[in-house]
Amino acid sequence: MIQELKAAYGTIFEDELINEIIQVGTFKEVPEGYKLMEIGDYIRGMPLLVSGVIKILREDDEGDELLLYYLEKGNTCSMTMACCMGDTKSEIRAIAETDAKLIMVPIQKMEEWTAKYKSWRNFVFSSYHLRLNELLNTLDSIAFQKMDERLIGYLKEKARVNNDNIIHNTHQEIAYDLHSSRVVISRLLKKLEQLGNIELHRNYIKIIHL
Amino acid sequence: MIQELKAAYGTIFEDELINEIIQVGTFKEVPEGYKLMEIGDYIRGMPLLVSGVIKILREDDEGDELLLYYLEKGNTCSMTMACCMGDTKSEIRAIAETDAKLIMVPIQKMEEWTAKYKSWRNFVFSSYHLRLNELLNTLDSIAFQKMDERLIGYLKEKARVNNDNIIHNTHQEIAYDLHSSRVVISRLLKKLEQLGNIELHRNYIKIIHL
DNA sequence: AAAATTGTGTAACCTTGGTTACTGATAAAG
DNA sequence: CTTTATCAGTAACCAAGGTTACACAATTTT
Repeated sequence: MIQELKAAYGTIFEDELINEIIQVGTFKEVPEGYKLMEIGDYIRGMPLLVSGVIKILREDDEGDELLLYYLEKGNTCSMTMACCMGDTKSEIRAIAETDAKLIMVPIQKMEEWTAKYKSWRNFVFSSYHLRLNELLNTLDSIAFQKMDERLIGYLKEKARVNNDNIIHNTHQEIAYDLHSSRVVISRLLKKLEQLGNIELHRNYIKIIHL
Repeated sequence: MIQELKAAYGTIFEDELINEIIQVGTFKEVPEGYKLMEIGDYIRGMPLLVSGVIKILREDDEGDELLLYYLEKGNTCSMTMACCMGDTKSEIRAIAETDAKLIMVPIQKMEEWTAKYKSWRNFVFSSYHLRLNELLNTLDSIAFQKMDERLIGYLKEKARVNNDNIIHNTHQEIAYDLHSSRVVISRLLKKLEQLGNIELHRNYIKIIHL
């Protein structure tokens, strides 16, 4: 754990802060698909992602989903921070996109470290900054892009975070993430295949070039 | 200025911090419609809104607009903070929705006050929290609601922030805010009028009940 | 091996919302 | 007072994407 924490956060946190994290943090290892947080949950700790990818989803009252963004190594969830501070419920769902390792920090420490460590303040602010921008990008894509463009963006981003040109998902799963329907996604994917951009297979999609 | 600052922020900031703000802040009074910030601008100061309402817009490369949310008394713009910290350009446009008074604080003070004043930290965090949630709401409405529901929400929110049941806008202006077209908005407004929810007039709309 | 389940392809159809085009009404400018 | 610009109403049309329905192939279960 100490190795991995230092590898992921050693360059941005002072040694003293790293030591504090080791003292009070609990290590957590979760498999792909593990639900880390559900809408309406109260949040007990703040997660520092050490390895793997977490996907953050929004859901409306009818159960319709929408992928907001991915968290990667060295990231944390601003939503969580926001919830910790405000002592409110989670607005989002978090699912491990890959196997992931993280360190949970008790929320009481947040306030304390914010006063004490400059590097922690910078980390917290830059996390907010990142998340705000990710949200804006998501919003842009929904507001201004058509479904075919969104689909291409989705495949690219998914290939990037997983570092894999093969997308291991069914059309139905993609449709959920994009808040669309299976038939529409199949239709658009077929078009991309005919253009030679991807290859379609059962349960996976191979990206040729996008 | 001192009176108004205390009225808007006296309960959340320590006296000492209020005094610092008075020392370094510059007072600014702007008329309705004044453009406070443009996409791509570098940000020189952080605005503390004392009175009035500011609307925050997003725009894509083709110039299509979208209303994100309103800032009200006692709010600040998290985007601005984010930009200050990251020394990046503004991602949004800010327009005075009503005549507004604000105090501009030099960005260098942000870092300093964050270490020094607990109330300032809380303010900054809760601002981020608020903005993140506003953005989520905007995103929800675009992703999950149909145009008629979005229009109703728009009228309600506009009436609320302006504290006025008469919406002083043309259909075209509403269409810009919702990233739709004038014809569509006229169509939906007419439906609402036929249901007895609103009264349509040239240049304004009277809300009966929504 | 047979049956059931899951994933994909495709056609036909529908709804929402965007576009174009034209109208008349109101208000501002000359 | 006349001309011009702005605003709103409406019809006809179109495209994107959502829905339903069904066929078939791959896979898993029995």
